[in-house]
Amino acid sequence: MNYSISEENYLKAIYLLQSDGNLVTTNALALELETSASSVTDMLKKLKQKKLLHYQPYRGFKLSMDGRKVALDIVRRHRLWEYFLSEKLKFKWDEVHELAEELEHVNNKKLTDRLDEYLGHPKFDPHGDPIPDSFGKMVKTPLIKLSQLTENKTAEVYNVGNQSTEILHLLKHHKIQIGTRLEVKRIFPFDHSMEIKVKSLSPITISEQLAENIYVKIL
Amino acid sequence: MNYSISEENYLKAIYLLQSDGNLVTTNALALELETSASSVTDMLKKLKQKKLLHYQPYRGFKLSMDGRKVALDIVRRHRLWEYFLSEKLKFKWDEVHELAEELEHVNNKKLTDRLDEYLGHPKFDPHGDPIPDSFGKMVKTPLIKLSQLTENKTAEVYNVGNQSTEILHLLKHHKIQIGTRLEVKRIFPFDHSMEIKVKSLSPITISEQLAENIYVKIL
DNA sequence: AATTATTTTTAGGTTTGTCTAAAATAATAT
DNA sequence: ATATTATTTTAGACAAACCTAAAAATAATT
Ligand SMILES: [Mn+2]
Ligand SMILES: [Mn+2]
Ligand SMILES: [Mn+2]
Ligand SMILES: [Mn+2]
Repeated sequence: MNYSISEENYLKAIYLLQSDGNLVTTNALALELETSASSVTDMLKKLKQKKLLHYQPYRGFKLSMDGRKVALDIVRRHRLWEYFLSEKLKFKWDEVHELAEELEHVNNKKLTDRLDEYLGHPKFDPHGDPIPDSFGKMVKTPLIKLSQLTENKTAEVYNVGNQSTEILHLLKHHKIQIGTRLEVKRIFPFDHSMEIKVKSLSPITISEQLAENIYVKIL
Repeated sequence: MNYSISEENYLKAIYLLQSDGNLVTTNALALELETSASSVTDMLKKLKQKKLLHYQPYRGFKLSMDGRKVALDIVRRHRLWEYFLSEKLKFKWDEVHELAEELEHVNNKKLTDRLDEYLGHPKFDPHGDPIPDSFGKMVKTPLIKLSQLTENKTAEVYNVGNQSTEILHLLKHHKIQIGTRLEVKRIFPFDHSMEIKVKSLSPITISEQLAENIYVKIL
């Protein structure tokens, strides 16, 4: 019923990695959590024993129903705190993740629900990710990657598929954030880089790698 | 520069126990932290090595200047979160301590300062304890124990010298809280119990033990 | 001052979460 | 099909924070 900070970090990371339902690998999780593969294996055994995980040695793993429920609650707390930090304490959207990474581990249902209420039951965190409600339900928006757009399409930025400070700094430099409207001007076949126009600024060119990590809604 | 949750809990407990500057004993700290005396000794060695403590084996201990500084910062975070929970999330004053006990360990100067600012730089937490500012400074009010009052004196409750849920529940039952005005009607020499009148309610009798733990300002 | 009681420390273990290096298994290439 | 490479697990260790039981130091009594 109550999990350690480490267990919680593992559960959340597995949830995020498996998003589309496929199995997660030991190495992928080790990379995500910046730890060794052997540490991951140790934890997998423990989480399996607690029935939070479906895990066959060497074959990969994914969360059980129970594990998913726990993970969704951690994600809920994480994103609510991010919203609080951004909305109430005026932190920039690239500063909130690191702090929420700690606040998420204060596990108290009444606190979470009161915070949710105080914030007005927000549906999205500052990065555009949906916030699960107390039943684990959340809205899903039909988002596509910026890299999937064709020339002359206009779209609004809704989400970023990667929370590293590196990408957030790059986005800041390009003056791209959640809610930004942009127009695809050209796509260069050689490296699939894109020329885009953000608001009334002069056009900029972004890499395919970056476009792969920006989720938008077509306007 | 960065301490574990356990180290922080020890530092804060030592700070609170030594309040008036005298040495703290191993057993007193073990009692406060609900742990064994041998565990306390282990931690004392570590904190001494980190120069946060003045400690002579068998003789007792107290915080060094550095240790006091760290402890004050933890106390600051604890009391700011208590204020937040009480003021913004509408928690009752007997519910906030337990939650703040966890939130206090999220150690980030910018977060603490932003929270302080967001709350309007409050001077007292919901239990009437002063909140240190970012330099560790706090106001000190000239409070006396309710048990020190004489008959027919009127006073206002400012603080409770004990954060146990037991005392908070008893106070709730007697309808006594921070800010309550009360009048001492009679003091019974046999057991030093006190008859007091709270607002316009009919008089009640409280034990000496309780009166020892209620701090008031004479009106 | 000697004995007894209390307090504190030490000795030796346990659990959790981590690590490196070696062994086992699976995937890929020849 | 075998050999090579990559991935994953196991083996064995370590640090942090806790424990109980025994020993040592201090304090209180007689
Ligand atoms: Mn975390
Ligand atoms: Mn987020
Ligand atoms: Mn605490
Ligand atoms: Mn308090």
